Amino acid sequence: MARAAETRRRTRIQVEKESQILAAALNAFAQNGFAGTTLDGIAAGAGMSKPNLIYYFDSKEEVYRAVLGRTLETWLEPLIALDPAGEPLNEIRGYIRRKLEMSRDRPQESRLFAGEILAGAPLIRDVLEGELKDLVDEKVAVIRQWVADGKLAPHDPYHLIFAIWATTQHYADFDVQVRAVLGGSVSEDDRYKEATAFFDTVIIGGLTPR
Amino acid sequence: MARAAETRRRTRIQVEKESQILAAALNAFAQNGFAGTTLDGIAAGAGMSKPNLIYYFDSKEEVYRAVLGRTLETWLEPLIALDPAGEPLNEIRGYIRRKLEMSRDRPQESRLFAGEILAGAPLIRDVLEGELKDLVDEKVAVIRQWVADGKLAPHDPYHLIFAIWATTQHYADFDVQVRAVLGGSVSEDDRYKEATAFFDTVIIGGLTPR
DNA sequence: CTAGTTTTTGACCATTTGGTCAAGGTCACT
DNA sequence: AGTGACCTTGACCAAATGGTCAAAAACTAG
Repeated sequence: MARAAETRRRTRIQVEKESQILAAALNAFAQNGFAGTTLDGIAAGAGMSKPNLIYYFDSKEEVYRAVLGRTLETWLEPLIALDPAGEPLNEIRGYIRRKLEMSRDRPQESRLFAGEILAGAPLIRDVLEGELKDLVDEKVAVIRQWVADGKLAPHDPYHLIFAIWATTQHYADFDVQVRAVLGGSVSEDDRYKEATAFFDTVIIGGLTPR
Repeated sequence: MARAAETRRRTRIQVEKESQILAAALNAFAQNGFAGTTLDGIAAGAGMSKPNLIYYFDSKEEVYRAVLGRTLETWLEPLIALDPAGEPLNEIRGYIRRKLEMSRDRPQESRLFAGEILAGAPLIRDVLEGELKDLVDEKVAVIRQWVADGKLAPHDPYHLIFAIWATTQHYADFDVQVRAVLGGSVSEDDRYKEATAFFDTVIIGGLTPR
């Protein structure tokens, strides 16, 4: 059987080709969504024939699962890194910064994720309700404590986290719109600097106890 | 020729059927994206045969264009209603409220729009760069004046508007995720109340001059 | 070098899907 | 009721697409 990632050790070629496929697939799925992406398209992007692609992954859905799974891993990191022992406003600021960097440096992953959620998260519903929810619950408790200690202005941490997700990912997911509105004059670098400054003023400002 | 919306006056049946089609198409496109939606699916949703659908709209893309165009109209209203003569913090608060209500009451439209942008806005690039940009530029000038008058804390209004779009639409576009994280316990009504309260604290708080 | 394994692909197939067409049914107006 | 325009659809078509298969090419271990 052609199952590549099985018990047997992976060959050099397998490692290389699978990596090429996942890279091409990420671009394709992020740009066109699951339904809008063709195996031929991914194969072309990966520089191989469609049967060759299907030799490494049994089906289109399996390619999608693989690239989505890989994305999910890195997706949780920024929130995990929120340190309960740190200085509250600094931790929030750091979290926003990390999320914003991710939008800037890995926009395709962001769009892939957005597409999956928009479609109703058919493949990762359980991750959202399990791993993600648990992680968020944990961090919400931390933030609640910070609020109780008077280190942050009173607010609902769930919605703070939603707001951080929404605003930071917006720059990747709605990139076209952001560019259109800002016009060609603003460079990507400036955009992210402005965004950082904005969050520092408004979000952090809004969270600062008075 | 079958062109329905031409010079000739539209018949009663045309009005009815086109409305049914657009409603079904909105659901289909919002749920499955352009590529993931089939004419048969829309036709079934509208309670008619595929050839009958194609009698009213010449192609799948034209159906999509129609439903997207209709959505765009209502999409700009909340920002248009931002009143330069109003009290700044109140105007911002009102804008947030209107956008949030739209997310709650017209989530399908929000998702349709999100899908189009995510895909690179192939059909509405020009609207974004034209109508939308002009409107935003105009309101940004208003907000800048408010800042200059010391009525709002200094900030970049472009990013304020992005933040408002992102956070409010998040509740429609990423609904599945929001639900998953909050768990079944929180009703839709409560969710929107909490969100409103959050924005009042953090965004409005962050914009209040000190 | 050789044998066995892994990798690669052209040709092919079944299904789905956007769209056509001709024929029949329905509606509105006189 | 009659007639012309409007509406509806079953049957059909061509293209696109997910996936198969057998046979050839390339690689690896001994």
